[in-house]
Amino acid sequence: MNQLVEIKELLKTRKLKATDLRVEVLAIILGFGKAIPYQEIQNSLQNFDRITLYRTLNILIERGILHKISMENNQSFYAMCTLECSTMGHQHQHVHFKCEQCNEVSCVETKEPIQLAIAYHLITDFEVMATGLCGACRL
Amino acid sequence: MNQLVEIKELLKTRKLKATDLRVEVLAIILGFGKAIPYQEIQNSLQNFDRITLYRTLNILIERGILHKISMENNQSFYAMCTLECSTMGHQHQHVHFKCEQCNEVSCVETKEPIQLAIAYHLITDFEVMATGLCGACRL
DNA sequence: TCTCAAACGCAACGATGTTGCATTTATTTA
DNA sequence: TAAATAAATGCAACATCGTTGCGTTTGAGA
Ligand SMILES: [Mn+2]
Ligand SMILES: [Mn+2]
Ligand SMILES: [Zn+2]
Ligand SMILES: [Zn+2]
Repeated sequence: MNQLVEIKELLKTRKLKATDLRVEVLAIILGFGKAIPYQEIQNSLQNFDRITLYRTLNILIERGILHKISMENNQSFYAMCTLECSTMGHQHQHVHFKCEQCNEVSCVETKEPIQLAIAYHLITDFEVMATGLCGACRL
Repeated sequence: MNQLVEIKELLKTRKLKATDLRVEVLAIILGFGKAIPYQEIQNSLQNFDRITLYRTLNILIERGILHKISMENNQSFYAMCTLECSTMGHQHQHVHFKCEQCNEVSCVETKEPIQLAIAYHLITDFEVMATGLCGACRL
């Protein structure tokens, strides 16, 4: 089963029409592998409507297909969700890592689950953005 | 020693002129207590130039007086730095917490230092954004 | 008070977010 | 396969914020 069919099936399970832009965007993101900058998505599309792309990304996030990563400089990255995410919500355990050398952003697992406690506060969720050197750049 | 004098002294230690806007902005942020949304800064100023405010916030960050917090929706918050921060750089150990009830964002200390390790990666820095209920809203 | 680097204020441009609405289309159903 | 329709698109329109250049103003030390 090729990627195109897989993408269309994924959209169907989330009750979304398989429109051209949605399929294209998902193919681009899947092909990119790591987290993709918003700009990179735009650059990879030939003809597209900015507003439609905006709504496309939003609904893909809403349905648990993508998640968005906001960087410190307010740049946005997008990445595929894992199987645990669905229309009901997102369930991410991983952290986001930005390599200072190659500037790639990726979703990575930690060696140990992160323990986080704050006095008097009830923590329901948290996300971690780490920076440093990725495996390739560290060599 | 009143706040105004303190602000001017702080600016002096960082080799910055004590201009009206800088003093006003710092007074606003100090008065707000918790992390302040960018909009709130604008709303608290009567007459101001947008570009000057932009450069003001940037240089206050650059000199280790403020730090910026980028929220998931790309909204920016600003908060005072701690004493460890200087012109040489920022040294933050704390995490950022957003209360889902009152929507306040604040800098808080964790009960235990956070341990973070990722296979094959070298982590030089990381930041944590937690959500949940703050002490006041939890009661 | 004088001096001048620093900071300001404005123009100008660009990127992205967001909503409304008329038109088009993907998918279901007859 | 054609019809029906909810969903999605495309465009206008508006807003916020980021960013740079440049001539003018000003804070702070001499
Ligand atoms: Mn991720
Ligand atoms: Mn902080
Ligand atoms: Zn790298
Ligand atoms: Zn609260």
